[in-house]
Amino acid sequence: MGRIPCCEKENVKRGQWTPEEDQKLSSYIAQNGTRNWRLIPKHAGLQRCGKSCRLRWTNYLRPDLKHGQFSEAEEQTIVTLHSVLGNRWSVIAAQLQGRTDNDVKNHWNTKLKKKLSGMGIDPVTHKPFSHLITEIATLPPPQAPNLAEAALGCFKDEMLHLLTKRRIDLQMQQCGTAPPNHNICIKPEDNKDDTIEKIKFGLSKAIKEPDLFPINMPWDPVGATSVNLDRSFHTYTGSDSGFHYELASLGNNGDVSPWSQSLCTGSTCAGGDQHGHLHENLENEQGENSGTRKETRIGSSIFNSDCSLWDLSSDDLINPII
DNA sequence: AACCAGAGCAACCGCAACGCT
DNA sequence: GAGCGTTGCGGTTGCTCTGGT
Repeated sequence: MGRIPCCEKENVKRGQWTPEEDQKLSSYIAQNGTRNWRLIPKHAGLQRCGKSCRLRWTNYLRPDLKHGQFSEAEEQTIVTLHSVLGNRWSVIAAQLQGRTDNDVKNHWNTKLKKKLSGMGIDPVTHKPFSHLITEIATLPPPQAPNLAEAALGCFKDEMLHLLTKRRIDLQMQQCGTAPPNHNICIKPEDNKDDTIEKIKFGLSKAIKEPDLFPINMPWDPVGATSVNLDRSFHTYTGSDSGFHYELASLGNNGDVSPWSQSLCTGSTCAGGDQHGHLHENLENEQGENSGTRKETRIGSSIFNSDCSLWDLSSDDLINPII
């Protein structure tokens, strides 16, 4: 309220930085440091907002930054940390030498999310999609449909990507050639809503017939659950739902990335429940300590000795998170 | 060659927390 | 403790590039 904006809209340049501007900012900071971002553009002779200067420096000009491709090890670190910390990009980036939170965030949103989806893993919960369906299926009737509907909203994009980018063979027959009540024709160009319907069907099937989805199945992102999901959908082939399709290559067939093996390996991951508890701990701690600084909210409990999910030993951490 | 869609990335925005007075 | 300026963070936007048609 009444707060002065960080920069006036007029007389402030926006958009891409030019090499000249970069040079001005870099040389000024090299000489004077980064004491007051509001004054820096004025003193450096830049028509930029201080916030913009800070962003440019921290995300691009800083000499210790690493530019270029993320390595497999870096990706593994991001995925592992994200499974515990969620979207705490700055904390995750702090564990990667020379990477900024913006880098990590962009890489996650453009590459890693899709990579996980392609492996049949929900990038939000880091659980296999089939595991989530199983969890929903175990809920009592009043809750299951609502949650399934809510889950649809969460999974839709990932599932669509999974179904379209992984060249899943929907085996849709030509319209008009299939006998009535046998196969529904879904053309690639108009299958978006139909795909959602398929997902809905899968969820409803899981709710109606939970036996098809083994309960308390250990989380195995490497293959078992993908196979299970695959099998589950195969089970519905030609069923009374009216459509026919199968997942040809869901999961890790083929292009398995090395880090996928250690997302959650055997003894280091007891399963989704434990994972859930970790998030619960985090949430509880956040609730209790609301009002403390963000970094301290991360809390120590997720890194204590009981945390078996954590694949990275604390010795491997570049920066202590606590 | 022109057009289009999607991917990747840089930059911006709004908010929350910190720190100083 | 309140008020205000500064800094940090995460979500979002929009521009550019590239590949496909």
